[in-house]
Amino acid sequence: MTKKSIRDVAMRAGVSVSTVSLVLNGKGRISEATRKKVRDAANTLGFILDHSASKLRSGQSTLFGVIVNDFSNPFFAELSAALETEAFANGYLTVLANSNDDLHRQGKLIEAMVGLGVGGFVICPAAGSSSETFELIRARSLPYVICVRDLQDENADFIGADDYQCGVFASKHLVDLGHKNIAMIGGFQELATTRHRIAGFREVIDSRGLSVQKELILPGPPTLEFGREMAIRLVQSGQKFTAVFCYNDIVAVGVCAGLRSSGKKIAEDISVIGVDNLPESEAAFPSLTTVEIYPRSIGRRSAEALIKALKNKSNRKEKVILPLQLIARASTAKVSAEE
Amino acid sequence: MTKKSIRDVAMRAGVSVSTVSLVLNGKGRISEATRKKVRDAANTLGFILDHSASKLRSGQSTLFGVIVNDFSNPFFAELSAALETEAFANGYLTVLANSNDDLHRQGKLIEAMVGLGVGGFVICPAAGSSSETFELIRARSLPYVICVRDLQDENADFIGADDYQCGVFASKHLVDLGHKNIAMIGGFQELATTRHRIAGFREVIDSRGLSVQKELILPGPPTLEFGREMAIRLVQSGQKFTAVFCYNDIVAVGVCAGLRSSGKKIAEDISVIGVDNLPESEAAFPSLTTVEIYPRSIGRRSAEALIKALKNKSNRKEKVILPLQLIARASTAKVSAEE
DNA sequence: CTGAAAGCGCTTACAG
DNA sequence: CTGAAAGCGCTTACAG
Repeated sequence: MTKKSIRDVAMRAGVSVSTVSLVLNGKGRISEATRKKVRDAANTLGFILDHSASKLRSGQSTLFGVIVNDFSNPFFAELSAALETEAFANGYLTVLANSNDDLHRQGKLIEAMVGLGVGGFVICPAAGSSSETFELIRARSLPYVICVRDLQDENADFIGADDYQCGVFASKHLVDLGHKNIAMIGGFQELATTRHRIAGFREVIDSRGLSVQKELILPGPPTLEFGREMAIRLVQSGQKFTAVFCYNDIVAVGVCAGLRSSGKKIAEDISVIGVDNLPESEAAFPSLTTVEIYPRSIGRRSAEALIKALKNKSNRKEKVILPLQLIARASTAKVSAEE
Repeated sequence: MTKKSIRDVAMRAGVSVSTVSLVLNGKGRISEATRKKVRDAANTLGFILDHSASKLRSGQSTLFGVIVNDFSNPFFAELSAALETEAFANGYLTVLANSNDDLHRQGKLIEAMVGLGVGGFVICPAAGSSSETFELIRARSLPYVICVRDLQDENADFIGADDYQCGVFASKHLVDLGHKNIAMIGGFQELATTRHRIAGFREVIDSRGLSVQKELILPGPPTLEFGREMAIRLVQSGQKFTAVFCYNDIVAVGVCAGLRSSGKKIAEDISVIGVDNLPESEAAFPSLTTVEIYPRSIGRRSAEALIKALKNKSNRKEKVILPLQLIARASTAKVSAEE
């Protein structure tokens, strides 16, 4: 059971190595009898094709390079898991790494993955990335798919959620409940994701003849802690607000904790809405209103796009904006009459 | 900026390819002047070493194969992220895949990763795995580290949490609060993790002169839904219980939801304890008592163990059982007087 | 329908 | 201290 080469298979099957290679790759016109001999020999020997050698000679790779911001974040964890599943189902393995939203680290990762010989990339660009960030990938003529955060890079496919719509859904829901003073908490301002959500939010507010209050827009890290701190600060500031649109469910959990510790009741006093629809969000108390953005779809579609690019070599780039869904639950309610 | 080979570097630096290779790998005794010439040439050309070629010739790989049950599970997401970070900090890239607790899939993944040329493995074995499951890895003389779920495999390092202690901590906490009728919900029975926790639980119960009630031990999938269902069923059954020791925080969230929907108050009526200490658990309402098992430490230590095995070629296998910590919060309370 | 031969980009004894 | 040459395990024109 030590390592076997294509030569060992050839000897056992009584054919040449070329024939073995051809059979293994389903190429050439080999008689069914020979094919069977080769496959049997390969099986009994426990032969496993050496990808390094194959890649070296053919240039073909069955490896995906995937870089996300941080896959311990549930959203990216789901996305990456779905991506990996789809990739493996199609014969690709996935090298997965975190950029930690660090441009330099992202650059090192790309370089290392290129050296490794990945066939292409799926990348959720680190904050601050631009099209030039991916020069090396283009120089090597490798296909790449950008996901989640749109960079308007014409050289890549893009798969992401409709963040503008996300802002629209969340704010419409709140405005329909009578809220006029709505805070937004979390999300890095340099990300298209954040900007698009804010744009959707503005659109709704404006269209209802209300006005967006700058002091209530609080961008920042998408963390529980940031949500908690901002919620506490907002209450202390005495500014009037009756609802909070959070960057994601984790931020929302923090906001709820902060509000509670400040003596506010969720829904009754302040409505809270998140984004992501984490499994826990439905079972939380009170259950969290949120926007489902289907990270698994984004992951799966990204894998599909890369597979397509790897096979077709067509340079038609596609841009997929996936729909999302508002999930209304108990953390949002009609604005209280007292105001 | 197209692909450059070691030959291009050699020509530009005016030396032979052997010298370039030696410099790049920090081997041989090359004069500082030559080293500089080579490094400069490599930099200006944007040279990236071809890992496939290097691996083919030397047999050395800078790739980790990592297989976990499901890295969209927050525990494994944290573990894998820490593993990847530690690996990359040491010059290794990580191929990460989910076994979905499916033995067959795990086997295919191992085969694919061996073919890819990983230098070694970190595996959290799919339910049902045994030492034989990893024959192929041993046949290729690749080092592997087993994490989280102990298989008593002497050919591998093991890094995991002290699950027995976990059972002890949780049950001691509950017993100290006066609970006598304690349910356990979630966790596959075939996993060492589950069995060890139950063993710790039994130990404490027995040592206090109480007795473990079989009907209250409900193993099963570690999911929110399972927690919810079992909680509801338990209340409906009319069996007496005042506390629930959940397999993890996700199950605990489900249990809390189930209890609430059955008219029970958390802590006041029924105490609930989880395991994992997810970020959300502290901010949940009520905040969740749990056992912190430091998944990041497990991930980091697993990477370290594999790096060591890759470098030293020593066959001294180590077994690391990491300590954990009880985090007492609001979801557990003294048993109510009424009983 | 099948085989012999070249070569992908490296590393590594071996000379010198 | 540095170079020429062999070879890792494949794939791919090219013959036949």
